[in-house]
Amino acid sequence: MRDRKSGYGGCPEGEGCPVEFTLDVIGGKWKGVLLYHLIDGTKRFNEFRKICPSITQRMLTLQLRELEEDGVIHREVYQQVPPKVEYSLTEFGRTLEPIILQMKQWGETYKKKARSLIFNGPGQSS
Amino acid sequence: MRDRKSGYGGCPEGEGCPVEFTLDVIGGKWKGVLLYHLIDGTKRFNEFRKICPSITQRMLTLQLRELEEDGVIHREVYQQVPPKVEYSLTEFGRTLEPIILQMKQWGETYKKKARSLIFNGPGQSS
DNA sequence: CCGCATCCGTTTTGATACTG
DNA sequence: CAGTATCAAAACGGATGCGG
Repeated sequence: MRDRKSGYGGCPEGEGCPVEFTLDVIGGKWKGVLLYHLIDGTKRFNEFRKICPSITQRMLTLQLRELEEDGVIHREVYQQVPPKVEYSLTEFGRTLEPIILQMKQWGETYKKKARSLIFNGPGQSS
Repeated sequence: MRDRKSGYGGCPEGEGCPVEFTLDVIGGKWKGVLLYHLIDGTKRFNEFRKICPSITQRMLTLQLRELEEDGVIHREVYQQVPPKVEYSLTEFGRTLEPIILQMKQWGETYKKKARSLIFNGPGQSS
């Protein structure tokens, strides 16, 4: 996933699945979620932990690093006695907003439906 | 990822990040790509392998199984002497098309830009 | 206290070979 | 053709410890 820059695996070179490229940026285990929460404003490290308690510090650090590496988020370090690091979307990162928001909308719409589908079945009436 | 049905990790229950839900469906390592290629028609197992050579049979099987389990694709098995299995989007799966297509469009738009950013740097005038 | 790196056990992914 | 089995590698989760 990190070696994206050294050739895409999925499709013949020169082509390269656009979807693969996009998923490499937002498809990481938590990246989409982190980006989603960055849409409505700057966040600190521990804020993410509060919002998404099941992310480990380790993964949070790694995912944020990768997002930073990809140029979609900015990492502002305040050299203070109580350390403070703020993460925000870059210009480039904002171009992902439509996708993230659409994913949010789809999730909202189909989470309930999916549950009823999964648990009750689509055409499972008697 | 598979135990999605038994509680979301990211957010407090009752809430549940919609984005997380969506990414659970399309965010798997190859799921988005597979779905993307299913948009323009039914595909057979080996067709996927040709389109995305770097997917191993193992992962292809696993990812397709999960997509099937999530109800977004349909697996049609033809009981023939040369086995034949066709994968296609379900009704539910088609609801993901807008997202996939938007990811495709974003990828197309920014793949080149990202490359120039990554390889040449933002302010590196030729 | 906040952010992050390291060690270790568990889970996921990859590579290869084999089967109906 | 469409998978399955097996083993090795990498990613991930949890706990701990360090620097500021």
